[in-house]
Order: sequence, then C-alpha cells, then structure tokens
Amino acid sequence: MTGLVLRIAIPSPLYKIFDYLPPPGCDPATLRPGVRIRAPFGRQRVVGFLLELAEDSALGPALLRPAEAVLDTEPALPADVLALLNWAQRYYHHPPGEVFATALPVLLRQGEPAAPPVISPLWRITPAGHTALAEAATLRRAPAQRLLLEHLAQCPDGAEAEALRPLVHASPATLRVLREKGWVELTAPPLPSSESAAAPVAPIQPLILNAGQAAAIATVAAELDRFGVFLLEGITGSGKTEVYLRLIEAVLAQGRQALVLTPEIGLTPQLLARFRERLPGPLAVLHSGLSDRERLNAWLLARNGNARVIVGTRSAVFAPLQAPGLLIIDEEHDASFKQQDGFRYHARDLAVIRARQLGIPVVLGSATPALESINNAQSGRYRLLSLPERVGGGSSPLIEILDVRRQPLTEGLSPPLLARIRVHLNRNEQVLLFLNRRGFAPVLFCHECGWLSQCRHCDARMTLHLRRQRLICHHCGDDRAVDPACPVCGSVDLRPVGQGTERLETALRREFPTIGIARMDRDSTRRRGSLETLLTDIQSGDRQLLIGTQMLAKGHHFPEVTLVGIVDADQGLYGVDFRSSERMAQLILQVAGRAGRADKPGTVIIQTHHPDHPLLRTLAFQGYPAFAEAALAERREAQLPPFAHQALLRAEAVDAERATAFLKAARALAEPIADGLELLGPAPAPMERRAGRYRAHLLLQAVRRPDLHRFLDRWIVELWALRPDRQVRWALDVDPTELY
DNA sequence: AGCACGCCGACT
DNA sequence: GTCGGCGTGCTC
Repeated sequence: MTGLVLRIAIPSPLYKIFDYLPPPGCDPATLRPGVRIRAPFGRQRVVGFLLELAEDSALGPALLRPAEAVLDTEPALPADVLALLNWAQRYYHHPPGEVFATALPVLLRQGEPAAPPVISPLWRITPAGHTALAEAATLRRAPAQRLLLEHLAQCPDGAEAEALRPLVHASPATLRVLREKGWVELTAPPLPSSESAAAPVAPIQPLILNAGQAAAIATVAAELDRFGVFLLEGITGSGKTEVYLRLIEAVLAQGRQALVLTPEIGLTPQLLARFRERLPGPLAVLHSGLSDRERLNAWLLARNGNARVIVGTRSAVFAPLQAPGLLIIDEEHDASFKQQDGFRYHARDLAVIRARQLGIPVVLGSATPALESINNAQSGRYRLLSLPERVGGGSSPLIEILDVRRQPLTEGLSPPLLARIRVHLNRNEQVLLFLNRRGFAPVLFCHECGWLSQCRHCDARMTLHLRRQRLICHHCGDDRAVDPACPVCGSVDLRPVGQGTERLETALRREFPTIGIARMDRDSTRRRGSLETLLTDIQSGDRQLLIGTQMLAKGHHFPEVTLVGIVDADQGLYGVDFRSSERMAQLILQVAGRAGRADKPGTVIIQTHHPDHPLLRTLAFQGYPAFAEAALAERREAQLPPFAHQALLRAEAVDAERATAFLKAARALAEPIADGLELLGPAPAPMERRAGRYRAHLLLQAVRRPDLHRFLDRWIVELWALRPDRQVRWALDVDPTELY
C-alpha cells in the first residue's frame, strides 16, 4: 500500500511514463487526468501531464519523488483529446511525453497559466468615417485608407484587425491614421456566451446548389449525430467549400463546433476571408505563422467555445473543442498532414479516429483523393460523395500528352509547346508553366574534367542559383559561392545541366521579351508580401506568363489562364518511391485546376519522354478516378499499401556501420516474433548520405494490420532495450508516406 | 533530449 | 595548475 501515485507523461524522448507522489499538501480533488503538473526530473524541473492516478508503482515507493505543483484547476485537454492521444501513442509507438506535449501550445508546455483568452477587439467605421467616405474629394490620394474605410462600411459588426491585414500593405499603420482622424474606432466585441453562440445562425442568402452539392449536404446533414467518414470527391471548381460551409452552418445551428484542417499552404487569406464572411462569431485559426501568444489565444477560444469554427493545419487535429460536432479535412490527400519528424502522426487518419471516438461525422475533401481513401470508399469503410459538375457548368480542362523525344528542346521547352504558348499569349490570355524544381539548374558540370557540383554532406548535387550566384544543396541547405572556374581543373567551361524555374524564366524572357512574367517559388516569394504583390500583378493581367513550383498548385486560382504546361512529368513516372506516380497525378490535376473558368476552360499540355506510359495515358484521357483505379490495381498486384501495411525503422549515424549494426540487431530481435510480416533490409536509404549522416532503413510489411501492430507492441520494447550507442539516431515510422 | 560526471590534452 | 573536449549514465 503506497497511497496515491501520479502517472505523468514527462516531455522527454524516453519510452516511459513516470510515477510521482502528489505534491505536498495538495488537494486530491485537483488531481484529475489531463491537468499539467510541475515536477522535478533529474536535475531539471519540467511540466508534465497527468495521465492517471494509481494506488501503487512498479517502482518502490521510496524511489518516487513528490511532484511540485498542480498547474491547472481543470484538465488542460478535454477527455476526447486525451483519448485520442492515448490511442495515437499506442498506434505510433512514440514516447508518451512527446505525444502529449504536441497537443499543447508552447506556452502551456512551459507552464504558463491557461488564463481566459483575449478576444480581439473589432474595428468599426464611425459616422464621421461614413461622411468622409461620401465626399469624393477625400482620400483620393490615400488609396489604402479609402480601401479600408470602404471595407469597414460593409461590415456593420466591425472586423478584426487580422481580417483587414490582407487588404492593404501596412494595415496597422493605416488603421492608426484613420483612428486619429476619428473615422474608425476600436470596439470590444460582445463576448459570445455559449447560449447566444448556440442560437441558430441567421439563414444565409439562398445560393443555388447543384444536384451533387445538394445530395452531399443532405447525406451528411442527415447523419450529424453519428460517426461516419465521407469522402467528398470533387474537381476544382465543383464547390466543395460551399458544401463545407453549409455543413458547418448546420452544425452551428445545433450549438456545436466544427474543426477544419487544411494543408499549410491551403490556409490562404482568401479561404479565411470566405469563412469569416459566411460564419458568425470569432474564427479560431491555428497555423505555424502565429506567435506563441496568438496560438494560445486561438486554442483557448476553441476550448471554451467562444470560437465555433476552428481552422488549422496538421496539429490542429488535437485542438480542444467544447462541443465538437463535425471534422473536415480539406485536400485530404495532401502530404503535409503527415508529420515527417519526431512524432510521425497522420492528421487525416487521427481525425477519423477522433470522429469515431466522438460519434460525429468527418468529411474528407479532395479533387484527387489519396489512393488509401479511395480504397476505403470502395471497401465501404468510407462513404463516397461525388461532385461531378463544375459550379456554373463548364468542363474540365482538356489534357494532352506531348511527346518530346527527339525534339530540340530550348531550356526544356519543345517547339510545339512554345508555339502553343505563343498562340495563347497572342490572344491576350495567361499561360502557366509548372516545373517542380527551383533554382537555375539542378547541377553545375565541368565540361573539361567532369566535375559535378556535389554536396559535401549529401549524396546529392548542389543546385545552381544564378541570380544569387550561389550553389545551394536543397537537402541540407549548405550554400557556397559559385566559382568562375572549375574547383578541380580550373577550366572556365562550367555548364549548368537541367532546368529549374529560374532558368525557365530566363529562357522565356528571351523568347517573349514583351510579355510580363511572374515566377512563383520559394526563392521569389521569400520576402514578406512579395507573394501578395505577385498575385495582385497576375490578377491585374500585368503578368501574362506564370512560372512556378508546386507553390503555384495550391490555394490560388487564376481564372484567366487558358494554357497549362507541365514542363517535365518524367520525374514522377519512374520515381524511386512507389507513391511517386500518385503524387505526380495529384500535382498535375491540382495545377490544372488552377486554370480557366466556366466559359474559358483551360488546356493542359504534359511534356514527357514516356508518352506511352499507361498510367499517364489513363490520367490524361480518362481522368483521375480511372487513374486511381489502375494505380490501385498495380498496388494490389505488388502487395503495396493500401493492400499491405508498413512500418519503417530508420536509423542514421555519422558512421554508416553503426546505423546498419543497429538495424541488424533490430532485425534479429524481430525475426522470431514477426508472424505474418515481411522484413526488408537493412538497406541504405535512397539518399544514403544527407546532411553528413548515413541513413539506412528496415522496412516491415504485413498484409493484415493487426499482425503488424501485435508485432510492433512487442518489438518496440525490445528496441528500447537495445540501447544503441549515442551516435545512432533511430525512429519508428508507422504508415510511412515517404521512404527517403 | 538535457544535464552532470569523469577522465585526458593544451593553455594563461 | 585549470579549461574544456565528448563518452557514459540517468532521469519516477
């Protein structure tokens, strides 16, 4: 008999839960699972998370230290998030302390009190402001002020500063000026009590829905009170967002909340503006661009129910909700939902688990669903909702395959593609070229001695960035000046090999000297605000030719684009990863979906050296569903996911031998208990050396998921007991999506 | 991961 | 004589 023992998740990478005695003189009533606890840990003090109370400890009672203080009066996380984290910890076999820490905003992890959130004040136009706006003469020379004033005139309830930010360049300064003139004022918003928030929202102006939208809404709306996974498949422009909005309105009318997850780049000001405009009350937004304080504030608004709609990226799947009613995952196929380091969870998969635990629906939306999701729909685990038509009619873009074999390419562009570009430019239409490789050229090569711009730390070449005059490794970030001569033989005959967006831009400027060109990639949009400027220029028609990487494939729509060129589809066709063709297909269609509108459908031209590739042809001539069908058939044949389930043990070390030795030992432990499993490896990772470390893999595969997890439950314990030397870093990745 | 301890080499 | 390099061990 020990008395009360606290089981605490301590933020450390150890595969353990730690037992403590209650803090001296603490009221046992405060010890509820989910409260944060400050405790001594080794020589430090940390903030842990109370998982459960127990009567005794496997460790002798004499060895337990008392915790220091209970930091919360109420659990920091609601029961459903605790249940989700417990599930995720067991499923992903990740150290509990790190799992529980990911669900808390940084400030709470550091022990900050969870004080009530601050609701941002609202900016509102004053009567004097209305008068000023009515006089034509005023503000003629202050367009930014005028824009804000006009916008606020349309918002009788006022608007958050954050919502005004995208409208003009320096909105805080402009607002300050307007306030000094007495034309706008700052008002405290009414604090929405849960009752008033629960009241049905005012009916919105009826917008005509097409049959697919109406059916999708009706189907989900009829089942808001129970668990169900709905795969909402609809091409770009088919009105998925409208379906989300209607369902959210239905959930709000029941006094419940909706949680919407989007890819990081998908969380655009346009999307948020549309949500703010349509949905009542403050919107809680959770993404990586927030300060710790803003993030905590939004998180608390979600938890106490002041925010009825929560929009966020991956980690928002753990957002606390006061009355959860609906989960939505937009662009559910997007790779950014899978965390690629540390706790490698998949937010889409966890959203499904969370919805099941809560007994509420979850909607997965995409124009190009993941093959896993399509398979789940076919097997009846998910319900498929299709939006086959574009809103306002119009057809999908026509896709053409352009055989570039034996064609004279100018910087990667074939004569037929150049001719087509010219036709569209002459018609004063916009053209978009997609090339998923930034920089000028992926390699610099010495024609004299064969030297290549090899990275010192990786098995990769350094990319030439001509404008910045640097060679940059896109894998480790190493960066050095470009020598005018070969570092080995001194020859000045250095040649850039292959194409990047920078080179494409240069070539097109030469080819079309009078045309405005916009390049959108991480390099050209690095400066804050430059992306916005570029988008404005594109919308105004100043730039007729758009070049970009996948940055261009997400979020933004370019209605005046009538021709899309996929400069190089070949990387995706025979990639090292079995998912590369799926990703290429999704990317092509995402890019295609950026273009055109109902009365001006776009054309997509795919340049390839493999015009007979069956999957590429299926995609081009029969569309994504047929492509998915064919790709799934190949996966089934090869016994690859989703027809098999994988886990990947990764190891890396400066010294290759140590990494492999660990994986060999891990394999030896696995063999006697690997019933129903296939073990592959240890094998070097596709890029064996990266950032100065050698990386190797052991892949585990099972046809039946329970076999895999029964195995992992036993194996993970033995792996931790292996205690490889400190040089080796290892991690288990359950359901890996990237095999590099 | 942190953090301390501990044991060897080159500095004011 | 000490400062500091990083190998090793531990964290309820």
